[in-house]
Amino acid sequence: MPKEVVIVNNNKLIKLLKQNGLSITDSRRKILQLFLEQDGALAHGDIEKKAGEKFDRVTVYRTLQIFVDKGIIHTIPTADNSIRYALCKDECGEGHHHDHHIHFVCDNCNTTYCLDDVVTPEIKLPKGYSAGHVEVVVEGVCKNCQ
Amino acid sequence: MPKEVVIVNNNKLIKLLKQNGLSITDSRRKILQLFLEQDGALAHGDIEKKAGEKFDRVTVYRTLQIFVDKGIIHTIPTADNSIRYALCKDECGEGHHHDHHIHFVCDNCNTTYCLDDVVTPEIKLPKGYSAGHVEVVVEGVCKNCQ
DNA sequence: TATAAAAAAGCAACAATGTTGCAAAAGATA
DNA sequence: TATCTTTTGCAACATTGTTGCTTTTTTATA
Repeated sequence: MPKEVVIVNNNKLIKLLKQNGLSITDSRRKILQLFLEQDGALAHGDIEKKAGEKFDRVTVYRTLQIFVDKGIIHTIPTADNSIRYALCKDECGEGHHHDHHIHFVCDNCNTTYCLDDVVTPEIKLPKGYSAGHVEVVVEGVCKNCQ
Repeated sequence: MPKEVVIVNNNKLIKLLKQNGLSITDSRRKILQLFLEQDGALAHGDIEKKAGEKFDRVTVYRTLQIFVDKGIIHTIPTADNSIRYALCKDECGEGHHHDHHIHFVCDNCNTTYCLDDVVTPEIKLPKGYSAGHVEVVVEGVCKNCQ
């Protein structure tokens, strides 16, 4: 029985899934592939458009959820009620995300980038507050839209 | 005809609405009052629960939208797809928000605070990117939950 | 490789959230 | 108070997200 979905980068994909104790299914390969061949982040809607013709909407939700749980992707907060997702670096794992980079959203093309080389700054909080994770989102014009 | 909605701080409310060229209506007074008597930020859902018994859902949406447009409140991005709203400082106005403070979300009580005294840090971006607004959200434990 | 057990996907139904057009009501103005 | 303008509420709809259950696929094992 021939596979219906053509997968590039098959080895990397499968390795990444296996590393995280996930079974190899078409939807997981397809959705992970989208992230691997993508520079910026993806909103749920993007993924549903690109992968959803082949997979049920519920499957996309569950797949993204499990990828976040396993530390394969992370979420990026936005001001427009549409969570973006992007691949995590290798240090992330189940139960603990280590994303200390900042995020950049382009005003023009609306692409969201992980700026992996820009670390989140130290924030001095008022007395009584203790900091956990710090999330920085910069909005501006990206390298392709200048 | 007696007013049904009891409004505290009536003068301040009305002044704020008039300053922004808005007509004085029950729903605007009620929703603005919620923000004035509130320490943290409010999600749309919160507002709908507190004000929505008296006002239509659509009215709440439209009122929040117009408050944002006029620079009376601003939005705070979160990672859980629920935009929070908080009062702006005086410098904000129609078409230009000037919120350089950071936001804090408590892990425990889930309250969102505007830390008005903590300014957003300078972020050095990679070549090719130009920064507009910088949004910082710190997640941790707040003063009331330590 | 065939089979059984476990995991995931698909489906249907539903809940919550957000949007639009239009008629009715309330507010502003003279 | 009368009139014009703005806002509200309603209804209908679109989109987004969730849940339970059955079928299919994957994995483990003989």
